Amino acid sequence: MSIGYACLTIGVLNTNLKSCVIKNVNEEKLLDLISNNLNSLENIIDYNVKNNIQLFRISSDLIPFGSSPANNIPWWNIFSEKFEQIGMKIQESGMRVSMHPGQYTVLNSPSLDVVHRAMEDLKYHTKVLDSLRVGTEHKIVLHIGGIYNDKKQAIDRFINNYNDLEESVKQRLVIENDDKSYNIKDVLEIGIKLNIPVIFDNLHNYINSSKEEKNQIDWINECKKTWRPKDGNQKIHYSEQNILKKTGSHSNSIKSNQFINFYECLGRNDIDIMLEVKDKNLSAVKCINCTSTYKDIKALELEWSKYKYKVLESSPNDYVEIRNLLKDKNNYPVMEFYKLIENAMDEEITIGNAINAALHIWGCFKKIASDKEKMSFMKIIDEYKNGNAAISKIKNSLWKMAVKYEEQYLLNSYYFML
DNA sequence: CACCGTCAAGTCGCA
DNA sequence: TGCGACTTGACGGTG
Repeated sequence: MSIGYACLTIGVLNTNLKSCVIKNVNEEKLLDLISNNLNSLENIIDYNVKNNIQLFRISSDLIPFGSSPANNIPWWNIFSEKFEQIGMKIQESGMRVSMHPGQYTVLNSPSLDVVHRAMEDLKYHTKVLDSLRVGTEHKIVLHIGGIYNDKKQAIDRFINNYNDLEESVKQRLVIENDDKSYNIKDVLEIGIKLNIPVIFDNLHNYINSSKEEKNQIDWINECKKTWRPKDGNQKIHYSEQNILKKTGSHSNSIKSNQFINFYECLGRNDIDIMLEVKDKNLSAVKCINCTSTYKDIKALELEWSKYKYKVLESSPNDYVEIRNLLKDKNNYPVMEFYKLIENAMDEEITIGNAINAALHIWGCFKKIASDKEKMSFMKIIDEYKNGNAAISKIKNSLWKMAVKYEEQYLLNSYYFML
């Protein structure tokens, strides 16, 4: 069982993906962007290895305009060494990667032009994974597409166009149920017909369920049959609804108790779970810790070192409770720990608590800061107190201090990222 | 340096 | 027939 996250990281330095608008594209610009993005990808992979995250979705934005005529540089040649180096790290660590073209890659469109571009886009995604030299268990996930007033015909177009794809693309392509057009029953029928694997997405299934009354575990077990040995373990997508936003919006963080409930219902380990959630790697680490058989409180202490100032800012009560919870070093109170973190994160941040946390962090610099820095910081605090500055101004100021004085503990803190 | 409109994509609902 | 909403993070121009 591997648990992973998609595309971006929170709180990991030098992992940002750059892009540009299409009118500004030129060769020099593209080389610069791609070089930056491959470095970022390598840093993400390094982070994943270090944190025992074995599943990761590579962003389609890795190569800007990767499937567009706007980008005609042979990036796979120019950067072949870099790709191979990253690919080695992926394989040596046993990580599994994937890619997922967006909602605008539509293979079953009635427009030949749209289909052509979808095929080009799938080729691009294949080229990225091939350049990494990773095997066919590293997949490209696609939705079926639109309906166009005739679902049966639309499905036939998908099947025909799939058959026209290059073999290297077919080897990696898997299909997923979506939130409005093709439910899991539809996608399973297509997957069985084409003999390709099907990804079950729990939130899409909840929003757009099949008329056939089947619980999600039964659907997951049905999907398992479509995964052949060369495809690797079955993969599913797991996400939770953000109750403050419209139907289908992903939650900020995975709720540990909901996830564990789902995980226990699965009742098996031969399955990989891709989390789709705003806080990305944070939820991945959380779910990995919640399901770990290696129960060492050190894992929670490491987590606490990153969360603590954010928790202090959100809820001083939960802060104290967590400190007490972690006192017994022979225990592994993982569910209680994350429950308290989640409680804290749901709290509204008050001005008093925000200042308290900021001053607490300021304590790290009390002895080393110059008089000028002290004056400047206290002035910002006053401005914030009087409603003349945003909290971000305080945080930016503290962040700059952390960078300047190389306070590694603070540089890793989610206080600055969440 | 903070802020916010724009971008890039295809589909679908609505006038 | 054509236009706006939908979605997302980053760009890029403005103040």
